[in-house]
Amino acid sequence: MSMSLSKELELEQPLQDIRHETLLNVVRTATMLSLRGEEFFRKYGLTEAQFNVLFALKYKKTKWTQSDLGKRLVVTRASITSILDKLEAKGFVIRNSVEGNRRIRHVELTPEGLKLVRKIEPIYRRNIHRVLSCFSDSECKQIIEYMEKIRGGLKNLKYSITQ
Amino acid sequence: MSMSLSKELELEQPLQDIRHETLLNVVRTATMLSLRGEEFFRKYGLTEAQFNVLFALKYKKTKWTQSDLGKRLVVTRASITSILDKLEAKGFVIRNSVEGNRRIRHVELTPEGLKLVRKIEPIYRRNIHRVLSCFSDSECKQIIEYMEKIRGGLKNLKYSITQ
DNA sequence: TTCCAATTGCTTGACATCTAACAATTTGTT
DNA sequence: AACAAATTGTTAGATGTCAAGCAATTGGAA
Repeated sequence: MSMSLSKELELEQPLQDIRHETLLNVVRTATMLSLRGEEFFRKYGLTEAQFNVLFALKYKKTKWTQSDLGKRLVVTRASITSILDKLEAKGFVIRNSVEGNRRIRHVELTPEGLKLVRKIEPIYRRNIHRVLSCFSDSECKQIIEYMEKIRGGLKNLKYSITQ
Repeated sequence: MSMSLSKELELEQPLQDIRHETLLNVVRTATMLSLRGEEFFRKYGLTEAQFNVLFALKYKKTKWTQSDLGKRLVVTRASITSILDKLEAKGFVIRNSVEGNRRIRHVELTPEGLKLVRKIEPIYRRNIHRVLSCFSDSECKQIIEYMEKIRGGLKNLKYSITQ
């Protein structure tokens, strides 16, 4: 039983609160993106989260700790531990201990890990471009800006009485 | 150990593929929204998914089957079954059998369910408006449009060679 | 009408994330 | 210097979703 993503129920639900509808749309879209992502990466024996780690490691400029990875990918440290356990078992990453700070580990791609990312990446990119084919670069930039603004807005909640 | 959402790691990662970055931003934002949502709804003994069901039921115009709910919320039928089991056990919804079609069940709010939504809704809305306080109505509409367009783009994958 | 395909809701099993608590370590304050 | 507070990575336990498969039912095509 697999989700029929193509059929989206047209609702007669009134657009009675545009802000609510906005957030719902963002979440709904991300859900669909993730479902498709999982489906895609499964072909390579990876979860989306695992690929995201590999991909992030490929393009990072500095050394990253597990904690850094978690912040980047919006995932708890506990999850990062679990994801890395799997990737390490498959030989795609290594955790290096760091002299000068015995708490942290720097995470790096192994040659095998790099090879895998290089194999998946072009296909992944092609798919992504297909999904966003009807967007111009400036529209993409605008979406990114909007998303950053929403995440910024989330911080408003932090300092408010939410009940 | 809870996610520190306020700190977002600034990356020196080059914006080397704006479309990839776009999708990443949508997913990342939705993740944060969901985390905050769960945190909020837990105060009322609900998960976000459970609230979404109650909320959708409040504003629907026609009778909905479980399958309809799943399509609306982008959740599999298996998950809807599980969510409804919990809501039904708490007395917030009922599944009515439908004469003329013995396969489907129509899902409805109970008075208690309605009462709960009514209690949570204003606080929820206030929070949402706080998050999106820096957006105008037309910006919200634009975001919705963008999200719909992305979901539309996902259909392009369906008919393409993804491997 | 008949029979095959699709739909609906459910169950099961796998899996990924989260929260909470922990030990080890580092940082900061007095 | 000493002690409290914060950070890091891990483990354990709970929970929620998904994929796959099932039985019952419905719908459509021959």
